[in-house]
Amino acid sequence: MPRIAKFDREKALDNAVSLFWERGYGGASMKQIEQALDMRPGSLYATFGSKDGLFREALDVYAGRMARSMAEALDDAPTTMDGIFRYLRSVAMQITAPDSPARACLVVKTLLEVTGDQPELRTLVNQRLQAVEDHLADLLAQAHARGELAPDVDSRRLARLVQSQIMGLRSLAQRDIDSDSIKALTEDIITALHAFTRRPVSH
Amino acid sequence: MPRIAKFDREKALDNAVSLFWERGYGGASMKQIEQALDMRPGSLYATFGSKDGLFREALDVYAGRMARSMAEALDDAPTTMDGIFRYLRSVAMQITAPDSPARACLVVKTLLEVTGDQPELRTLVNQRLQAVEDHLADLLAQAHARGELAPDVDSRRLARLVQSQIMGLRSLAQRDIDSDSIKALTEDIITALHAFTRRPVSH
DNA sequence: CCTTTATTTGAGCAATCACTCAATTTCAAA
DNA sequence: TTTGAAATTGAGTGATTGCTCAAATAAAGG
Repeated sequence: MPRIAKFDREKALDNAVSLFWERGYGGASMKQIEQALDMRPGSLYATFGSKDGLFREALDVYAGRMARSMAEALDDAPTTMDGIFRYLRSVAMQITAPDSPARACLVVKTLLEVTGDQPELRTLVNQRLQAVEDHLADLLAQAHARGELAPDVDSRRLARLVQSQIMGLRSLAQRDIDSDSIKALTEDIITALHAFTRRPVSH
Repeated sequence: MPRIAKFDREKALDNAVSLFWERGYGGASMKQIEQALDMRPGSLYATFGSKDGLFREALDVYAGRMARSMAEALDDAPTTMDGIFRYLRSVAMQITAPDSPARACLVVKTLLEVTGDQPELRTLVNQRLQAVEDHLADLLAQAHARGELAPDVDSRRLARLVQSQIMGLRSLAQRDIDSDSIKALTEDIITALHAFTRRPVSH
């Protein structure tokens, strides 16, 4: 009996991700959202509740993409550390693609944008970043157990270092800078991280 | 004959830096600016021209502080690389201070906030970051000439790596995270950067 | 004490903000 | 074809945005 929803929820969310990623939460107005999703305010609010609700769902989609991309890099890698380095290179590939809405990470953009008067959004972003840290810490603990890391390495500390590397890489990439420099930077980051991998024994 | 301006321009700008640093450019409304600077709109616009003009001056003040802080760290350091590491530790000290408006860098926050429809602001921020890169490249070229770096190091590439380290450190520090972890991260970054310093000769 | 002139004030501007809701449209079951 | 209910529309809500400007104020010279 009822009328069936005709619009494509997934596609709408993809467009929301692109817009928020490019312009940030506060920088994207409802007018622009209506245009990007090709939806009128009534439908928007019936579907997503509020701008905040839409942003949360968009953040979910974005985080899912990141997680999938990382899982892929780790899947076909000989060692865990190789997988992490492979992921860093895939990040460099993704952000230098010509149609990327932004080079910086949407989660980090949000982290730097939100203040004390949006406590729920702040908490949400912190949870997402904590989850990434936790996942990296697990991976690095595995790597440590397999002897891929120097014996005295703290996997949780190293996880935060790796996260800071990704943040730094993608934030610097937001500068007006050419792709070659970004790729060189990625290699330098990997070189730097080798300070924590097991070095070939000297004798 | 004329009435003398009574308000303190420097103090007003300091307050503007604090507000913009905490809330970002778009996140700080003129109402909040009026309150923070204790000035009425007429005086504000007579003095700074526009919100944009005020922000530019605030960014100048902020960049000046950063440059001074870096110069201090380099002044009383035995070598250039030691000076850079000393600066990283001083950054960690500053951002873990309890009254810092934000831990992330105002320039980076602005870099991630501004989009294509604020081209002048975007250009300004890029110029500031380019100037920092240039300064770092000079310092690292000095360090290279003094034999502090591995022979095959490209000082400009390394400058961008160092800049990305600062961005990453301060962005990660914006997370809900304790000061000890930030200090540990700083030490890990310094350890990682040692991959590019001249290593003690093996034999 | 006046006059002069720069400074400061704050009510209020048009535009935009996120959002609402009564009216309309659309589709599937009857 | 009729009917019922969900989906969609878009004009319009009050609040807030960055900003203006005529009027009030204050300080130094005459």
